[in-house]
Amino acid sequence: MSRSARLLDLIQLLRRHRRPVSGRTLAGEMGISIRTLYRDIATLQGQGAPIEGEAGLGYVLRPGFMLPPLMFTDEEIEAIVLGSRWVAKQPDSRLSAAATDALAKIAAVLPDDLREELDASTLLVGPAAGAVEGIDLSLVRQAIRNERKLGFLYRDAGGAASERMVWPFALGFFDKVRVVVAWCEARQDFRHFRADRISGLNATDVRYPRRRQALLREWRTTLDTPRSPPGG
Amino acid sequence: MSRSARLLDLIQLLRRHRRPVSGRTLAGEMGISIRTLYRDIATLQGQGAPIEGEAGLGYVLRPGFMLPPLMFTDEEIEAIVLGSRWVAKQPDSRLSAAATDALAKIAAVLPDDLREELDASTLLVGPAAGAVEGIDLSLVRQAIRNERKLGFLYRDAGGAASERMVWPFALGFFDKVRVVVAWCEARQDFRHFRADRISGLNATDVRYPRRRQALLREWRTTLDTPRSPPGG
DNA sequence: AGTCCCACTGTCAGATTCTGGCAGCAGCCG
DNA sequence: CGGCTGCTGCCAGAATCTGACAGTGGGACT
Repeated sequence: MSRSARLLDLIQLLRRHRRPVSGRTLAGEMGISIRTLYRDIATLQGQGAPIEGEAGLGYVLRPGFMLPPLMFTDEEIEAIVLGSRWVAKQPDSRLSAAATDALAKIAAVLPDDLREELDASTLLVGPAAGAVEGIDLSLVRQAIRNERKLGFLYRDAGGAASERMVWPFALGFFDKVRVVVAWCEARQDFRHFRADRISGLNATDVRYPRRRQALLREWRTTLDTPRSPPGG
Repeated sequence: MSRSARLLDLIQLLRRHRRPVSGRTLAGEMGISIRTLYRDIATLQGQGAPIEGEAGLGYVLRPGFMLPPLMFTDEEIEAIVLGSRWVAKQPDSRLSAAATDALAKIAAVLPDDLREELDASTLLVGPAAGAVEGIDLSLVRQAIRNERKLGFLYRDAGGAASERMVWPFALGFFDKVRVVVAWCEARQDFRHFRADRISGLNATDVRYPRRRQALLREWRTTLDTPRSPPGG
């Protein structure tokens, strides 16, 4: 096995462990010596991998995605840049910053001429139109990722307000509004909540009893009836 | 210099040449032997780089972007996925396909669990609203990339139609419309053309006499007056 | 046809790099 | 303190890479 392949294997191995793992264990599972493992870890860290080692504990990989060398066509990179620019204009400030960071990371590793081409890319995105939410959408995304219950006050189309406790599992981006898709505990059914009508967001630590992907799948089947599907 | 670094250098070296280059020349510029160059080329091809060699001619790199190993945070990859999904819903069919392809390429190199997470990603994009153009936007993007003149029939807001020959250098994506930004030969000034009002597109082979990036820069300065800037 | 240039492959000795084991230092914990 | 761990320097053997040579086959030009 070549060294570069082994480095990718090591990343994946680290990903599988959530608790800190000792270098000795990792070396054992990889079939290499501890000394080599330390060298590999150092190499990966040098490539930007967020691996943290602490004496007496072991190694942890902060969550993230490691992409191996990848080749994109002109149009594919145009699509990625345009898409990231669109995200960067969205009102969700953390996601917007993440899109900007991702573009900066890509630009950082490009040779000068390509970076210039990327910076001066000719696909532009207009300013995000539509309502601005009063809530922090990053809290909603976090609740979705961690499968936590979410409480809030909802003002429906008629103007009536109600307290809700929901299991959020998706976030829809439409032209003008963001929509939280969730299982509503009170109604015992799937519900869509326009983000601009949500207030008093309460991101709880309570895990909801279903898997996010299962909820998503189930919700999709309910869309086969001719309601307009937000798609994915 | 490590081998992996040399491989990236080789890619960049190939990028700088537009005409086919002989292996002997490349080896000379890299400071390595021809034999090693052949081995490096083979390695790069194995990693997916579109390098083509033909006996009697030399090597050519089909245009594209080679990204070295890269680390993204959860939120950054969420942003890229969401953005690409948005692009995939745009009416420009080629760009849309490119976005889908880019996501597929990323998914292909991910370990199973991450790929599943990406597929079942919970940020959804609503259907693209707004007018559908009758023209092929990929022709416009191609004209922009290659700095070619573009002819078409334009029907302005008042309904009056006119023949135009323009130097396109940017494409703006707004909520409902796509806008071609170009230098208009008839008006001798920058003009914006809504794509849904363009018909009879004529993508010429005539290169226009200015650099696209210079036009873009110049156009941006005209936006410092308080017109609303489409931004970038 | 003949010639030149070129991509591409096999082989092999020498240069280079990688690897594993050892020793040693420092930080954390019970 | 002792046990566990991360981390570094060192060095000999293993593995890999490199350069040189020889040879094959394809395309282009004369």
